[in-house]
Amino acid sequence: MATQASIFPRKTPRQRRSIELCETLIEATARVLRDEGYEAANTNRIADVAGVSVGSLYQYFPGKEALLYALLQRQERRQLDLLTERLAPALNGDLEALVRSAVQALVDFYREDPELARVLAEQRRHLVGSRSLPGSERAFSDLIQTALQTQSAQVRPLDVEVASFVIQRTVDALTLEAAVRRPDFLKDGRLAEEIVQLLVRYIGIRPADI
Amino acid sequence: MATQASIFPRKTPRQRRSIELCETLIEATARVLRDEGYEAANTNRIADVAGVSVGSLYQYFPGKEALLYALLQRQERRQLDLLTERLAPALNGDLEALVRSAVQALVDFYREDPELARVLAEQRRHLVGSRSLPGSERAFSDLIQTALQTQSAQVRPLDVEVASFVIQRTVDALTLEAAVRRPDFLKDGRLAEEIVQLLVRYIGIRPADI
DNA sequence: CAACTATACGAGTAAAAGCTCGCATATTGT
DNA sequence: ACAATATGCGAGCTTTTACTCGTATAGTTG
Repeated sequence: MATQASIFPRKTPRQRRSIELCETLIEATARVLRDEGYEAANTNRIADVAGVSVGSLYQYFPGKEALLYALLQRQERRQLDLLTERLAPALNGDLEALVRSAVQALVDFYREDPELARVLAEQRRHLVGSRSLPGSERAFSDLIQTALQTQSAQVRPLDVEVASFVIQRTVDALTLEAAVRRPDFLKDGRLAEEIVQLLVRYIGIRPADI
Repeated sequence: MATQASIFPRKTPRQRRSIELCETLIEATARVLRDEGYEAANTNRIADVAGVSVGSLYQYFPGKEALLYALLQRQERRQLDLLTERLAPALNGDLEALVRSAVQALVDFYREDPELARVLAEQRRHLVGSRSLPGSERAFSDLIQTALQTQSAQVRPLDVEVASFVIQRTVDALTLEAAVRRPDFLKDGRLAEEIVQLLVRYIGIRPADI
């Protein structure tokens, strides 16, 4: 059980079938994580579920961690894409509408597959660990900062570095946690609206009193 | 590697030395997690670090998960104790001071051993999973609700169920994440103050404009 | 102190998981 | 068509890990 700890692919597939094989493996990793949990996610099982030989798996991935890492990257890319897409049309509206779009985008994202999101969140820090920073987090921060700039008239003065940390971690933690533990709060939209209020009051120049 | 999944202690130690042995084991679990990471935390290694035989370990704990669970309980009890202690003197002050005490308590708690806190946070959901709810989370919620009641004059009308979820998850996620990833934000107090503002503006009847 | 019970030990076993390697098949380039 | 290269396979070897059990020591009780 000598463990080879690299996170990065061993070689990149060139032909179409090997590209598909890699995708199948990543998809199988997601399936196993979602349906059978982290403990079950070993290379033998993943290869089996993918309908692929372990040998083939090791041809491209040096071990389990590399698969998880690839899956995590896929997930974060999708998340960022969705957010970017949903934010675009809201950039001309007011601050509250903008924030609402962002919150709703994340709610939708996590509701789509909460179980997978949960397991990946568990592993995220572990995988990223002390290694290089995750690029998507930077991109996320930039997106927030850009969005805030389009609304600068409605935004109070903020230390952008700290504020974008606060905003990013708050939305992400609340939406994920809710999707996993309190789906009822998301179904009727109570929580989503509450998160919007939390953020607007934090960011906005004149929070709407009740 | 037949795995025995129970979370609960196998038997309770009666004599002084066996009680100490159990504590030593839990402490060793913490040490291994902190210094060598989750992967290294197997029963053999933990027993070794504790300077105790594996046989003795299995006398009291049915497996690794039971040790993690015991450690998690210890951690949550300490966290709750600290929070309760710090909140007591602030109950007569104003809302902002109260929130500040709470935030600072958690910041201090996580700064004490961020690495351990990180690994345990990773494992928390996994351990609690679909099993019985963690009592400390309920207690945490109650504490928030009680504290808010003492300040009711300064608190806007809130759906207490949703609001206590939001407050609890927000403070916890932000302080933990900061302790792990942005210790610099905590050192100069910038972030702590920002979290206080976030919450006061959310909870308070008249957020202080800047 | 004698009988009994609790505690401790750690070598050893079985199962699980990681990983390789020799061989077979497919694809590509000439 | 023929080489050259890339891909795919899975039996099986190795290492790690969970866990037991026979034996020895410490503590308790009458």
